[in-house]
Amino acid sequence: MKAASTISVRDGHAIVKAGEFIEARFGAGTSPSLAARKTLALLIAKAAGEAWRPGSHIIAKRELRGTHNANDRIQDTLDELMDVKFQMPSTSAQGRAATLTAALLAWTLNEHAEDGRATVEWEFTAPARAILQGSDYYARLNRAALLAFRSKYAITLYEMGCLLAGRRNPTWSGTVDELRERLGTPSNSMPNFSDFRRLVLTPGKAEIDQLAAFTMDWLEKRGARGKITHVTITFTPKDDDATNAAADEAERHSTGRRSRREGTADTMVDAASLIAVAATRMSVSDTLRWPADDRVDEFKTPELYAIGQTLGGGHAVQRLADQYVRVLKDRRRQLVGDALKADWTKWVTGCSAKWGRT
DNA sequence: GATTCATTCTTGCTAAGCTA
DNA sequence: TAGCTTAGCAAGAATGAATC
Repeated sequence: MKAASTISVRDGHAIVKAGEFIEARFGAGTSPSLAARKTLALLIAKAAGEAWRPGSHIIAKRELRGTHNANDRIQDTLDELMDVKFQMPSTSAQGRAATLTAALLAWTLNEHAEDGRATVEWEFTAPARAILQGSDYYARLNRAALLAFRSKYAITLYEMGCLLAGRRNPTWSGTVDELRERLGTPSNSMPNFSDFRRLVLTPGKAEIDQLAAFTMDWLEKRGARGKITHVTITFTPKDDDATNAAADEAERHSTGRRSRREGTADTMVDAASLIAVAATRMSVSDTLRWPADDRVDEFKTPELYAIGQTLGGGHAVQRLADQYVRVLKDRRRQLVGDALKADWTKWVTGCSAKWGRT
């Protein structure tokens, strides 16, 4: 543990995590949030070579809150981590195969102060310390890349990749249920593999291919009735240029990262311009159709729908519709103002004619 | 081999909530 | 506030097993 953590202390860009923790499954019913997964990695990195010792560790709140400028979410994340349990193969006192289930954190102490010196104190549980002490294989995670991920499942896939990418056989194979347990996917969500692929594997691959020093691919194996039963994930190391590009991207601001990944930054500007032009063509009578709850459905024109489909399907349509509503609201205010101004001018003109005054 | 039926997948969409 | 992720729903398509 000491030898492994020396790496992270030396360069400051790496987080060293015991292989057992990466290969452990999350306890039944637990699916840590994105913030919780990042915070856990930071706590392990902070404890470094002393993590296995009994006793507390301390980290400054400013190190935990990331780019968010307040500490208001730290307590919620700590509460969530207190409920996180991990499971791994073990043996019972009788020497028989068993499953070990244990919590990670024994307790946390969150200072009420909000200044720059405010800290969080915590202690790992005895089972967690035993794993850290006895582990002889580790994954070296890139701190910037880890903090840049936006999908909670991408983080766990990235940790798996860091553990496997340098090996002779950098693959993980297992059933769909085993993969769901490894990633901490709630058992009652995404019952169809198509949803699991669309919301877990595809976004995870997109982020890993952009931010990690390796790429991710997977193969699906079908069983009876065409149902997908097994998955094999392969993590392939990138060459030097691609690795440097990934490191640069991880250091850049997150704004525009998805656009850079998908190459859609320019088309979004054009779409917004088209919406603004379409909105200015509204008549006064159009504003009378404005629904009380501002729902966009009645304003989803075929042109808007076509633009959204071109840019990326349902989500793009929704974003454009939201933008369309904002433009329409501005247009409505302008139209109402113009109508009032016209009425006022007409009334004043009538008064002048009637009473002979200006 | 054709048909029926049940299951699963694909696609499109919406809503809630989180983050910068 | 805008952009995004996560999650769920619905309709239709695709697939495989059972039956005739």
